[in-house]
This record gives sequence, C-alpha cells and structure tokens, in this order.
Amino acid sequence: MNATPPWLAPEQKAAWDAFIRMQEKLIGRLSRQIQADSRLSAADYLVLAKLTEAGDRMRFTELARLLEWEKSRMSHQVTRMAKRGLVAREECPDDGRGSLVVATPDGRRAIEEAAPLHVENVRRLFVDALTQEELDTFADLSRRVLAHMERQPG
Amino acid sequence: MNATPPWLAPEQKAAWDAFIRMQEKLIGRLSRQIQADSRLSAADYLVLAKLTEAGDRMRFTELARLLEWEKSRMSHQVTRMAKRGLVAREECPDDGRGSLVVATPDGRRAIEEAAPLHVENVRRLFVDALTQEELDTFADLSRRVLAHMERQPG
DNA sequence: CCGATTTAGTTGACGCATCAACCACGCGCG
DNA sequence: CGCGCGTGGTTGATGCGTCAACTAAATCGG
Repeated sequence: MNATPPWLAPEQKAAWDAFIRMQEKLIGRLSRQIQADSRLSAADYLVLAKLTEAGDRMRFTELARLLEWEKSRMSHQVTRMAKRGLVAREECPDDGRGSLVVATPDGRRAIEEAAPLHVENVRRLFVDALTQEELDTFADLSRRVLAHMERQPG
Repeated sequence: MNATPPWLAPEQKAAWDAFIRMQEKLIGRLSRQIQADSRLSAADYLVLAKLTEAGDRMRFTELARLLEWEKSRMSHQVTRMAKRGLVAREECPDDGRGSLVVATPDGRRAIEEAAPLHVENVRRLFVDALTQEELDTFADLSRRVLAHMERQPG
C-alpha cells in the first residue's frame, strides 16, 4: 500500500505551476531584453561577466566550471563569441592541451555597456516585486531546493 | 539625487543568484530527464499534455495561447512533431486560414508513458524539498512576481 | 462589391544546448 | 622508452527559440 500516486496533489501542482509560469516569463523577458538592449546574447553576457570579473583572462575549463557549463557548450559558445570579436582563444603556456579565453577590448566594452541595463531590468522585473524580507524568504527556499537537488541522483 | 544605482544591493543580489542557480539546475535536470525517460522532448511534453487534456484536438492558435507561446515557435514545434508522428495538422472547417492540431494515437501513447515519470521527477526534485507550507509560500511569492511583471512594460 | 487592414499561420536564418564521437597532450608505470 | 589512460578541448548532428519577412484568408468601411 501507500505507493506514491503518479500525479501531484492539487496544492502541490498549484505551487509547481506558479513557479514554472513565473520563471518562464521572467527568464524569457530578461534574455530578450539583453538582446534588444545590447549586442550580447544572454549567454554572451554570462561569459563576459565571469571573465571580466576575473581579470579578462581565464582557463577554459575554469570558466566552464564557474558557470556550471559542460565543456562542449562552452566550446561552442567561445567559438561563436570569438567569431564576433568578443573574446579570443590563446594557447596555454603551462599545458599544451589547454586554452585560455581572453576578453577583447570590444568584449569588455560590450559588457560594460550591457551590465547596467540588465541590472536595471532585473530590478524592475524581479527585485521590485517583493520586499527585502520576501526576497530573503524566496532566496532561502531556492537554496533549500538547490541543496535538496544536490543530494538527489541524476 | 537618489538615482537608482546601476547594481543591486548585496542582499538583493544574493536573492537573485540563489533563484537563478536553483532554477537553472532544476529546469535543466527535468528536461534532460524527460528526454532520457521517454521519446519526448520537454517541448513535446508540454504540447501533448495540453492537447490531450483538451480532447486530442485543438485550434493551433488556441494551443499557442494556452502555452503562452509565439505562433512561430508553435509552428516550428508542430512541424517537428508531425514529422515524428506525434501530432498531425488538419484543415479547419470554420476558417480557411486556420489549422487544427491533433494528437495521433502514437502521441497519446507517448505522453501517457512519459507523464508519470515526469511527475515523479518533479516530486523528487522539487516538491519533496519543501513542506506544503513552504510550497505555498513559494507559490505565493512566484505569483506576486508574475503579477508584478504583468504590470510592467516589455 | 472592392480595396484596405487585420488575423492565421509558415518559413528561413541564425544562435543556443545536448549528445556522442573524436583528437591531442600529459602522465604514470613497467 | 613506450604504452595506456585520464584530462582538456573540439566537432557535427540535431532539436529548440527568436526575429523578421512572407502568404493567404477573413473582415471591415465605403
């Protein structure tokens, strides 16, 4: 007896639906805004943000690790960005296999222009929706879910 | 004076980061699980779920409206799904421009197989992470953010 | 009834994400 | 030394999502 049923209880489903709808709209709007406001995609933004935060030059794998991206994803992304002049690849002196990713001046300029606009959108769409206390609660629950997931397989 | 600064306060940034990290991992895992557990993509799943919920046959635009998808996205998706035999397009008798999307028997079978597995993953990764009270709080805050966004332009 | 506009849907190009297969270098061990 | 393996990274195929441009049918105003 007492097998878990193959559906969610209504209150559980309600919570899940609310989260999914919010999350989709929020992420969707923000990434379209980045595109529209700057010459960067959301992915470009993330890469350049990490990269410039760390002195404009980083080991490929380290960058992938910080973003929690697969190496293949990172590689494709760097290829596209290099083609558009936002970053460059450099050989790694310490390790013949390795490569370094470097932000170009143009890449640096692009993120410096994009960042305030993006932050403003995050504020407008998300931060301003809740009080600080509510934000804290929300963050706390998010971290709980994250921690829970990290204990789960697959 | 009192211009909003071009960055977030640390407590605000902390909340934002926690949410983003959780959301990325959760959505990523779930959609990879759907792919692995069934012959459906996450997008296929959503389409077939709505479609079968509504009697296996729906007006194209209505389907797009329910999922809050752009028509172009819907159209590409239906094309891919039709190619794989999960749905079919039919002409709309009432409106010469219109088209109907119909779940095929194979599509119906696919979602019936996939649904319990997906629900179980949602439960395992998300629902089980929190108490019902916490889920309610989380849902409430999500709905508040959603409502706030809907009052915002762009 | 005719022309203008709106609505329904499609298409092509492009960037993004994942998977699987692959290449190349470094390193440890016999 | 040389061989085998792990690691660092690339590549190609395929599906997804967006934008902009387009076709065709419906509808509205005169």
